[in-house]
Amino acid sequence: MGKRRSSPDTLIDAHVRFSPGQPKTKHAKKDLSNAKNAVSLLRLDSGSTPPLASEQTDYQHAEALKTTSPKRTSHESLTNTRNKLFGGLCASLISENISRVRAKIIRRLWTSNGGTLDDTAQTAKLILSEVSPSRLRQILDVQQLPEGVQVIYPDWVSRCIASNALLDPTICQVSDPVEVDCAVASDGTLTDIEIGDHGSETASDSTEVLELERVSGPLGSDTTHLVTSAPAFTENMDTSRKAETTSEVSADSLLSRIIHEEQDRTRLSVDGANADRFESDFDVESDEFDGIDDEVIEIDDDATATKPEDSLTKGVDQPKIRSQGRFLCMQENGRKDIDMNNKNAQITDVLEVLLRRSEAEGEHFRVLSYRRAIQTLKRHGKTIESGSEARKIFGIGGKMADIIDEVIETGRSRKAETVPESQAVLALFQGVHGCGIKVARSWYAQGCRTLDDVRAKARPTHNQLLGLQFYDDLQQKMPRNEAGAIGECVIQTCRSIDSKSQCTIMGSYRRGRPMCGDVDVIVTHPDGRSHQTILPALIARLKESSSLLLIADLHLHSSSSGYDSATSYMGICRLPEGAGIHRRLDIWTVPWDEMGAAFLHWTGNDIL
DNA sequence: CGGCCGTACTG
DNA sequence: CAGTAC
DNA sequence: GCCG
Repeated sequence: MGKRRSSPDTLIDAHVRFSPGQPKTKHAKKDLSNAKNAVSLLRLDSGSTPPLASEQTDYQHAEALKTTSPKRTSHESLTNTRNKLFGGLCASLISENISRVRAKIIRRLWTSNGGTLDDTAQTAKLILSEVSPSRLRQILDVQQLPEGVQVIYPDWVSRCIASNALLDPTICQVSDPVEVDCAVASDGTLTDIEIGDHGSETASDSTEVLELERVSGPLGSDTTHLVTSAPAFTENMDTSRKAETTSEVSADSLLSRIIHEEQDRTRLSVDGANADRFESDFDVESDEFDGIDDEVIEIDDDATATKPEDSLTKGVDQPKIRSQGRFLCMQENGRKDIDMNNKNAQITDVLEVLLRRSEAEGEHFRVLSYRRAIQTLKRHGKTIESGSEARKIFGIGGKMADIIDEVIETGRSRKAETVPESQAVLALFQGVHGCGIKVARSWYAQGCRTLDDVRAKARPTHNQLLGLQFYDDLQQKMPRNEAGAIGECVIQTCRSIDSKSQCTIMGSYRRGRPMCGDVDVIVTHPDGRSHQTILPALIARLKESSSLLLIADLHLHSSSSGYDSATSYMGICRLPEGAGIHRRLDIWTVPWDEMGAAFLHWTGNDIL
């Protein structure tokens, strides 16, 4: 069934979009938001794959455009401007199924490239629309569209801009949908979600090929459609065992394939041995989720998304440069490599001082800004020579530009030289699990300056007590094999309860990091409901287990009010043998049909 | 000037 | 409810 | 902190 095929990108998108429709699950939203980041990561990385989400494409071109227009000094821009791309063309944008923001962008793209708009669609020869021709006729209230009018997807516009040419509109022609939607045929089987393996042919994917496929059916092209039909899909998965299995399996294997491919490509250091040892489908396992702060640093620069030969990005000076493109993890030696190639160490060192201060002060967003700026500067292949030069980089604003100027001129920054006396102590305190900025300040205010002071004078909560008790241990990262061993204990124990349950170690372990801050295991179950009840049993059995010692519970997340469906566990554990250092262990339960999103989420973007 | 992920737990 | 962690 |  399903002659329909979708490119990996589409699938991921689809998968992620499915989750929000998913029931009650409290984590759904969280999953989504984070997954979204990861998605963009995955998508953009695969340099060869053209961007499919038209919205994103539009954004990117909008960016590019914005930056091109003010300065048309280069010859290219000049010529561009002369014979504007869409000069003399009149189009009509049908806003149904298009978000306001996106519509605005499309209009801007269109008009700033010489096109004119006629929203009455009376005179327009081109109709930009995300809705089917039949629906379009409804909207326009006509029996028949006038002769010679083309109905095309709006992303034709951005595609044209990307290739700086008027592409044949028929490649983006809107065809009447096969009214089955992506949901389910009457026999209850899935029609559209056949992921199939046409991966091979897309290996060399020319934009055109993919594009044609994309436009050819409702799933790939009409994302809005997708969203609306998602609930039906998931619902059906619950009832149709067969469907749920096939679709999930294919989805999972696709994801894992992508991830594996990525690892191959990037020579991520997943130590060889283990990967095969764990038999779960995905296992490259991982551990933590060190915070969103280390999030992806905007890898979506135009260069990656558009084809290299695109003249659009070439030779045009862009006021705000994003970053160099590609994944950090693609950097052969990861973090070290970046540090070694840091051409702006003098600057980033100073900014790091300021970062530390903001961290200690609990200035969350400022920390975020510094991190972004530092990372961008580190990866900026060129030595920055002035604040104003740095200012052009996305993420670096006036304040930092000033600092950079000062650093360049004087070699130092006065701002970075005054460090509050309290800083070190506040940072120390906040290393205690359960102690944030507020508690840290209060302890400080009570006269505490050391952890012993806290133990003696303050009245820590349960979690904070544990945090104090295991402070030194929890500060340390563990080698990934230890994380793997701990995770494996959890997995085995979980299987001993229900052999069909599926566990995966996520986080930095899964990302292949050599050192992991904690162990993060997600548990799911193909029956779509056992995951809700398995956790208490799992914890109980782990507590009896001698292969992994659960030392303390930070929290046995029992799903909000009443319900006994625990969704997560956070605790402190240690392996019986070995150094006996205590480690943080998190276990999450995830509905089977959200695994795709969960994978994206918990594998995360914590790259550094 | 407001937003910067959003949610669910503890106390 | 604020604070914290993820 | 930065961005819009």
